[in-house]
Amino acid sequence: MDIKTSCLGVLALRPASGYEIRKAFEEGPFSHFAEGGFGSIYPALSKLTGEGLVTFEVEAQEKRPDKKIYQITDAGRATLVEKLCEKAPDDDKYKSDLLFILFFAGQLPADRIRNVIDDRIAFYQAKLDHLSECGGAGEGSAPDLVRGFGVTVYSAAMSYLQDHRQDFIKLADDNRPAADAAD
Amino acid sequence: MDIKTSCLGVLALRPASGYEIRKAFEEGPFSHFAEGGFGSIYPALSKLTGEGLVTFEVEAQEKRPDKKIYQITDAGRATLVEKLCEKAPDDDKYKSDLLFILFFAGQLPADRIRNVIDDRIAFYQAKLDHLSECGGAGEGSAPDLVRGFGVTVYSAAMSYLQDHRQDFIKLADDNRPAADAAD
DNA sequence: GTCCGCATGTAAGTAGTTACATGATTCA
DNA sequence: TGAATCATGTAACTACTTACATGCGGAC
Repeated sequence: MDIKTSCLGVLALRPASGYEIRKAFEEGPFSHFAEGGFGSIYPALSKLTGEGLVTFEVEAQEKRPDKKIYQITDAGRATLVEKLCEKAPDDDKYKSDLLFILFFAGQLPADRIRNVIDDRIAFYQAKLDHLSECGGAGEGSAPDLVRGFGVTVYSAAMSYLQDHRQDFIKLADDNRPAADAAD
Repeated sequence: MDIKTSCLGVLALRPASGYEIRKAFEEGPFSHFAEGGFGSIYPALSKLTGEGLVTFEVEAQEKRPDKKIYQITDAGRATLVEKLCEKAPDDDKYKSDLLFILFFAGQLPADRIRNVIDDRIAFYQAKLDHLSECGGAGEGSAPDLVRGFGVTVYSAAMSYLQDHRQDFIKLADDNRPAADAAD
């Protein structure tokens, strides 16, 4: 999703500063489907302000730069709904680098294969831990159902990697018979 | 994966023209983890040629533009392996637009929710059909194992959507009690 | 007779990322 | 003393995407 819509999405839940929006992308429920650094968030908020989709109030702080608390406007909410109705959700290609790398397992060192698989398993585990922690929106709520999707998909992916870890490693370049190395 | 590496990947399997590389991104086994249009493929091939990672031979054709058949060089193969060893495969965030949309199911019309879910189920089904067709690389081969990953993940995602389709639809904006509409 | 497949490429535009710039506070 | 958190923002760069430009042949 584009950065402006992602910001509107966070602000639809509660007012926030640019800094807090970024935290939401990293830690909150949005971390599973949105991202963006300061370099894109701040310009996005400027544009949204110019378009009247958000407003902000400055909260003075003594020992830090003043904090701008952004709030979504009615026009902003309407725009968010519009975007979510118009946009064709064409992504989700699992066009993952991991699969690209594993496709060439036979040409790569076993250590590399082991590392990418183990790192990914750890990544899935961390995601699953995070998903089980950040419940609390209520059974059957949209956030809860979306969370369930994440759990289902990450679990399936993790199990597959665990089950086939050894198969991939066996394929790796340095496991091929000596005939090959002596070539 | 960046476009240059993706092209090298296709060429590592067989020589091909720019046009054929694009077909590989759309239809072949690469369609599950690589993509790119002509606007990125042709410039990438020029750069790769300049770097000595690929060479090409011109195959004259009478009634069409001459075809350039690109072939990977030894340096190209080495570079591919290097890239696949260096690059941190950090993607796979399931940062999908679908989940973003479903997260806001309560604010959107039921028709929209129904459509995105049904479209996505059809998409998964098409992917699964395609994956089962394009077997043939041999049991336990890298392409086969990668294919298995795709089947596992797509199946899990599809089942989840099928099982929770009604739950999402029930949450939708126009299913809320009249009290809300009369507000 | 119009759209699709084959076949190559360029130019302009978009949407981001990365690095820079600044600076106090708090924790190890 | 050095890193992490809080806090905002700009400028340069990268890497694609989209639209344009050209043109024949065959299928429907």
